[in-house]
Amino acid sequence: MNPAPAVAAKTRASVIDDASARAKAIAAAGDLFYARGIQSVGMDTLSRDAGIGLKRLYQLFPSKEAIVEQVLAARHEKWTTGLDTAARRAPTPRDKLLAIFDFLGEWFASDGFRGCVFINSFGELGGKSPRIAEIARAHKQQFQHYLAELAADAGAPAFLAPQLALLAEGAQTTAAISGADSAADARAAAVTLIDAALGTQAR
Amino acid sequence: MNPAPAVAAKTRASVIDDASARAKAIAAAGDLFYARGIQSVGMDTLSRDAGIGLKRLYQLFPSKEAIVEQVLAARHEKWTTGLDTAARRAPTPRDKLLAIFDFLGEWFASDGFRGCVFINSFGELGGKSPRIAEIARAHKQQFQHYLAELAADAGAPAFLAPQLALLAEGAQTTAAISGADSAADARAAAVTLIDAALGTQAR
DNA sequence: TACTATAGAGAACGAACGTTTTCGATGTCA
DNA sequence: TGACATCGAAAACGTTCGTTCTCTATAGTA
Repeated sequence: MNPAPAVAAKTRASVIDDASARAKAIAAAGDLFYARGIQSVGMDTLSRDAGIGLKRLYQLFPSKEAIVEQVLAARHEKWTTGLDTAARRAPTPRDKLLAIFDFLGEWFASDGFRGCVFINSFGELGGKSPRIAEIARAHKQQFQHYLAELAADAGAPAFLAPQLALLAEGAQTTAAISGADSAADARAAAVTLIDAALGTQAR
Repeated sequence: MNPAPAVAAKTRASVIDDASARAKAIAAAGDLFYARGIQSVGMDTLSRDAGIGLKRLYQLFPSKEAIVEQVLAARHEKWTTGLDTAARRAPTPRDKLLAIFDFLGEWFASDGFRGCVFINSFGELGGKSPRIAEIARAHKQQFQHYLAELAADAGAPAFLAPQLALLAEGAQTTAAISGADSAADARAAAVTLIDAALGTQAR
C-alpha cells in the first residue's frame, strides 16, 4: 500500500534514504571527476563534497569504480535527454540535425565546461580499464546511431551521419582545449555537408 | 677541438651518455604514458622499462612532471614532422589538405593507437595542471595555424581551416574510442567542405 | 695502487590512495 | 526504557606513489 515508507522503515536511522544519498553521491562525484579527472579525486574528497560519510558511501557503492560507472551512466542519460530535447524542438529533420550543434554551443558556453566526460575518461582510464573503454565506446556508438536516425529521416545517404558525428566530436575537444567557439564552426560545416549529401540524392 | 669526448669525460663512468639516457627515458615514458595514461605509470615502472635506474632518472629530470612535459614536446615534434612530410608529398595545395587525412588513416591503423596524446593528457591532467592544459592548447593551436596556411595556399576562405580541423580532431577521438575507420569518413567530408569553400570564392 | 665519482639496484621515506574499522551519538522498535 | 541498528567523523590499514638515500661495484685519474 505504501511502498516508500516501507523502504524508509528498512533503513531506520537514515538522515536521508539510500536512493537520495546515492543520487547526491553520484552528482558530487560527477562534478568532481569532470573538473579534476577521476584519479585525482580521492574518496575522502568525494565523501566531504557529497556530505556522506565514507562508511555509508561504501555501503551504497561497492567500490570507487562502481561510482565511476554510475556517474558515466548518469551523464549518458543527461546527454541523451538534452540532445533529444533539442532535436525535438526543431521543426524539420534538417533542423533537427542542426539543432545538435546549437545544443553543443550552449553546453560549451556553460560554466566549468571541460569537454566530453567519456572522451576524458577514455583517455585517462581506457588503457587499463576495459569497462571504462567499453562504456565510452557504447556511448559514442549510441550517438552515432541517433545521428543516423535523424539523417535517415532527413532523407540523407548513410555517409552523412558519421561525417556530422566527426564534427560534433571534434567540436567538443576543440572547445575544451582551445576554448574556441567551435560549435559555430561545426554548425557551418554541417550545413555544407548536409546540403551536399541531400543534393547527391536521386529524389 | 673534440667537444664530444669532453662531455664524455665529465660523466666518467656512464654506461651511456646523458643525452642518450634522456632520449631513452622519454621514448619509454612516451610509450607507457600513451598506453596506460600518465598517472597509471609509476616511476619504478618507467625506470625498469627504460633500463635506467631511479637515481639516474632523477639526475636527468627534476620530476615526473618534467618528463611528462618533455614527452609531450617530443610527440609534438613527431606529429609536426609527420604531418609536414605527408603534406609535402602532395602536389597541389588541395592535395596537401587531403594528405592530412591520409596521414591520419595510417596513424589510426598503427599498432597501439589510442588517440591523441594531447587530448588524453588534457582530459586526465588538464583540470589540475595548467602547464599540461597550456601545452595541449598550444599544440592544437599550432595545428590550426598549419591548416590555415595550407588552406590559404589553396585559395580557400578563412573559415575552411577550422572546419577541417574539427574533422581531424573528431576523427582522432572516434578512431580511438570506436575503432572505426574515421579517417576515410573525415577525408570524404573534407573533400565536400574544400570544394564548397573553393566554390564560394569569387575567383 | 689508492682516491674519487658515478653507476645501478633497491631500501626507505612521507604522503596519498582505496578501503575497513572504531567510536560515540542518535533514532527506532519491543 | 533498554536493546539494537545505523549514522557521521575520523582513525587505521595495507598499498602505491613520487622522491631520496644507502650500498656496493666499477671506471677513470694521478
